[in-house]
Amino acid sequence: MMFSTKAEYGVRVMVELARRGGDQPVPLTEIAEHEGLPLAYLEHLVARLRRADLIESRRGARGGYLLARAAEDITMAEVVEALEGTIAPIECISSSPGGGVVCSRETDPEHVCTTKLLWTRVRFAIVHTLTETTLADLIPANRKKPVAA
Amino acid sequence: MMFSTKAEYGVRVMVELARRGGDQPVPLTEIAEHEGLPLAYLEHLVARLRRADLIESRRGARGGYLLARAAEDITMAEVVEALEGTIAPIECISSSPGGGVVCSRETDPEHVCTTKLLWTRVRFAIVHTLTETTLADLIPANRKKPVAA
DNA sequence: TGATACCCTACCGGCGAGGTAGGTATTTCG
DNA sequence: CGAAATACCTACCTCGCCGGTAGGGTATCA
Repeated sequence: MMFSTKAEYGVRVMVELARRGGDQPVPLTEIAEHEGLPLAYLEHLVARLRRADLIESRRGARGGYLLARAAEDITMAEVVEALEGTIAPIECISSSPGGGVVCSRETDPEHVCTTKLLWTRVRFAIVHTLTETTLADLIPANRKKPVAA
Repeated sequence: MMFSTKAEYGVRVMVELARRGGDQPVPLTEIAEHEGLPLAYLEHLVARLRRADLIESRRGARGGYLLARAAEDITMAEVVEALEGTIAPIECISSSPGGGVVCSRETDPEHVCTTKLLWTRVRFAIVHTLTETTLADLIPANRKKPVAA
């Protein structure tokens, strides 16, 4: 197993918000009930999504959450990263500030980490697919906004 | 984080066995020392690798482990799966006996799981790269068996 | 026969995932 | 103006499993 339920639940919330995509905020209670997930736990997840500027919130009665952007402009890489933290297949592999890939085991410059190539490839594959998939790709066609003709 | 150190350490062991690729068994103590990893823990991991028929063992003095096949014929998908178990990005997604992808949340046939598409893509990306990469791809060129000329 | 190594089972501590609880702040509605 | 509805925050709890240890077999070689 790889991603926790944070990613699973959080993605569900995002999809649900996209499905109802309007200017009316959707209260979290509705989503929790619809998906059969514990409300109190979802609150933690939406907090992460909000801090990442993926959703907006309206407090008070008739309040709730809305997408911060159009579903087409939200990549699943953003969503998953907001929920799970940095995407890395194993602990020692992460992206450096410079954009490259660093391996924490590679302290000795002379001793190149032989397994780095593998985990780099895996990481790229995951990030690539997550980036190529937008939130709009996940909402059922029958609910999709008809795009001209 | 996604894979545990089981995959990390296990892959290192496999690479080390491939590097020394010969008919002389390599004792685990040497690998543990070379990689700076706890021997007792590695024993658990190699047990998994052996049960998956990826390595062979010679007991007794001058014993150790050898690759069961040529490094070119061992895919990293086999290795990782032996170490970590079934590869699934999240709990509800796994491969069915028929080869397809099943989602455990999809009990109601009328209610299609909207997030299934995403996790299916991610899973495919991971399995694909792991399958395309062989153990031979990870051994440094300078240690590689010179292939004619 | 002793040293070397694989092999098996059992155990354990820490940590994070998954979830609960309770309170506070803010907005709408009657 | 209340009261209901909702977001928001902090603290806490429980349980499984990861990473690792311990200790004893059993096979093989010198």
